[in-house]
Amino acid sequence: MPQPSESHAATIDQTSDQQRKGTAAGRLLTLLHRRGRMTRAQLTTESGLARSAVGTALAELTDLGLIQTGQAARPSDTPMTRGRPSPEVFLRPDGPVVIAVQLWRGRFQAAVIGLGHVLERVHTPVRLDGPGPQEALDQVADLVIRLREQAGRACVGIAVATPGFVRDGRLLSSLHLAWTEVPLASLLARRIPDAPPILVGRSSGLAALAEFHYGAGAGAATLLGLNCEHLGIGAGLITGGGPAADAGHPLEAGHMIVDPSGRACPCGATGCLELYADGRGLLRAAGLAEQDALDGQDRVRALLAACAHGDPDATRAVRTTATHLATGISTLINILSPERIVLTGFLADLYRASADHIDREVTRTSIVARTGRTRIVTGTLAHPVLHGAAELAAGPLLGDPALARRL
Amino acid sequence: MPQPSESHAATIDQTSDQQRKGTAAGRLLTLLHRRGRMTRAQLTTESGLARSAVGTALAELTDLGLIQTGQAARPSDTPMTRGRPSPEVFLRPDGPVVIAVQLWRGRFQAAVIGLGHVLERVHTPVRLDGPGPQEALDQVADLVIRLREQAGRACVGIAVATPGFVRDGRLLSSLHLAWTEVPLASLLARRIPDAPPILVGRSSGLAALAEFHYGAGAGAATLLGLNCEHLGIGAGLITGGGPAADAGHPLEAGHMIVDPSGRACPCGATGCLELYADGRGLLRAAGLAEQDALDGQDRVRALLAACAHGDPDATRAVRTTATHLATGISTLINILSPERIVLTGFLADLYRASADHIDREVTRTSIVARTGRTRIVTGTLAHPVLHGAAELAAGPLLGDPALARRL
DNA sequence: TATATTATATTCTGCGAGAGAACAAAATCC
DNA sequence: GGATTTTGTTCTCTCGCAGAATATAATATA
Repeated sequence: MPQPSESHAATIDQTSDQQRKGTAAGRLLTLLHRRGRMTRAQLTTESGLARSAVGTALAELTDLGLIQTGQAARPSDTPMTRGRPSPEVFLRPDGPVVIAVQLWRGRFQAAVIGLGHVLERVHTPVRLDGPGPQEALDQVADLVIRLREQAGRACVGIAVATPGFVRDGRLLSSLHLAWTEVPLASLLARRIPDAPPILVGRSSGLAALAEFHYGAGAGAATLLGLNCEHLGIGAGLITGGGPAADAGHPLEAGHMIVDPSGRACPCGATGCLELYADGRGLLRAAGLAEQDALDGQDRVRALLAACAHGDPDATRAVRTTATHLATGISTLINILSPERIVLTGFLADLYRASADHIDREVTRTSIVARTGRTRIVTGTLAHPVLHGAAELAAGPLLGDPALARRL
Repeated sequence: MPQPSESHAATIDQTSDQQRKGTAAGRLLTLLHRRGRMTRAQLTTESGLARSAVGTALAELTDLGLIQTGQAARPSDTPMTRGRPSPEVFLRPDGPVVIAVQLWRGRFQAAVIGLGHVLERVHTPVRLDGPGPQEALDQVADLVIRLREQAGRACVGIAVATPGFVRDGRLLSSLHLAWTEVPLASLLARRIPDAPPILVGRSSGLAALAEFHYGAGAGAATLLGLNCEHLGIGAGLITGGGPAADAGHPLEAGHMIVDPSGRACPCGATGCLELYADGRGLLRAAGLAEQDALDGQDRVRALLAACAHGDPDATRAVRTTATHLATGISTLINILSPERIVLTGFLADLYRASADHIDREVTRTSIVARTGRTRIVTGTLAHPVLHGAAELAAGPLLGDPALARRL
């Protein structure tokens, strides 16, 4: 009998996580950033590097002022072990920060986030004055500058999360904000004196990234995040330990056409998913109109509460909306087959209200789902989009810690 | 004014193509395989390697019996240049081959393909005797063994292209073949004495790969292939110079749900795209039933011909089918926004019959398409699936030419 | 308390892959 | 025939890390 031949399809990189990219120092910094304080010995095994390499890389990181070494964390950690104790290594609490910004229609929010995804400070959402990007970015820049001063620590990056289709720091189109062709990164850079690198990402993509690293995505090899902040639905795809070719994938999941003979969508198509499965969709299913988005969010909460208390009309509306979501999820699974789907925002609420129904519908209507690999879960982070933006902003530093030298 | 800050989203690897992976020898072998004979000087610039590295790598490849060096190709090539002439390097015509197999419902086909994507020999499609995978694979193995003997050259890999959802050499589900959970690679390995590595891929993914490298995809950074061989529709996504996380993406584009209140699909859902937009869909739109697939293909050809001659009924059917295809394409663009979409098989015929209508519909219904990046084209290869399978089978050797040493 | 044991940190050597400079070779141009 | 140009070859250097050898700091045991 012949030896069992290799039987893998295409390129399967079994490299766990994003380990393989970046320098040794970058990998260790990333480990500390993602997983928190560890002993040197743990870092050695987790990184897969040789002890010698860990030694030099940690020396470099210490030199850069990014990490520090504490006492051997023995007594509390593992009370009875022998051998030379391994000192714990951790990120310096006065290390660099990033500033994360999230845009919605008519509002925005910003946060200062340190390495180690430590939320230092979240600013409460601010109402945008004008409808156009210029006025909005004036306000954003003001807040960013203020937060940066208040932080009193080096700011190594700024990231802006926005709904819509983004490429190379430009917002190409966002129905949601009603902006098109806005070079967000450069407009913001112009307003911020001596700005660090400014990166721009899609809100939903960043939410998926944050849930992948720090939330409900732990351990998944591929993850699809579906996010809805009342209006519109977006997605984010994670493969190979990071965003999947994010530069090119708008993942406008809300504009999947699920009913070509259905309602007209402002995007030009008819029957887009988000007309049926976002917050407005639920209100519409319940026969309610809405005045504005914030008003709508209250009504949605009320509807979900009524459903939880068994109100039949509310339950019917939730079920209808959930069915539409299931249809969208089935199509997405048939195309992408992620190991896990993480629902955030309104979609998480909707799923919690109707999980069995959605699971059943997805299983029934997706042949790929029936291979049993995809698990649907709800997100666990309070601010997935902000944390995702922080991750984006911290990316360059994690890849090459030497950037910290230029403060 | 502050210096213009970097403004790129996420991880943008500007590394052109797949250049960066593999050893120096692998990169050069890949270049020769993809682009054909070149001078050493060209190889140096194209690969980005230093002259010294090219020298040693080419020596290694010559040593392995994979390439050979001809006379300085001066007189014919660039008649009047000065300087030392650069000899041309090319793949040895007696170098290793791969065997590519394509499965359809009830039929299969195989080919011997040399490095440099030279089709040495295509076997005409064979009818499968039994309905089950065991009998089918007996037949496939017989043909592969025969082709391998006839080739008289080292066979470094076998690849099987199949419709359906594939992972790790296993066919997880294929409505099309009506097979589930078939470990194709190992079943085949068991039947072929002393088998080289056997890889399994999705037909549509491989077609996309082949069109990307050798067909209508030249130069595209991201490419989505859509393929239909009369029954069913599949897709393949190329990013970063190769299949995008192919292990995980079934890209069952035919099972996108485009009409939840529509026809029932054997997959369990209702209103799947392929019910409306594959060959059968066209026949149905024309009010025709079909006996079997081969019969149906003739009728499709007749319909398309009638449409070309202006027959109103045929034109109407084609237009209806094309509209459905456009709906599917819009959703795919909204999700993936590939730089290029390459249609192959029946979809290429359908597009040729109705290109303006499809383009117009896609522009109208996809907000992402209106950013103007995606171009829709038809494939140019006669055997995209076979060539894609050959590419898959050659992959390991291209990555590490030293594998040739084990013959 | 002294010694063995264990686990870890540090130092040193080596290696592999490729960059880049220096040099050699083979053509054309004048 | 010599200058010029382009390319191939050889040599040295560096980077980044692996792995072995050695040093260190704790616990376990006598």
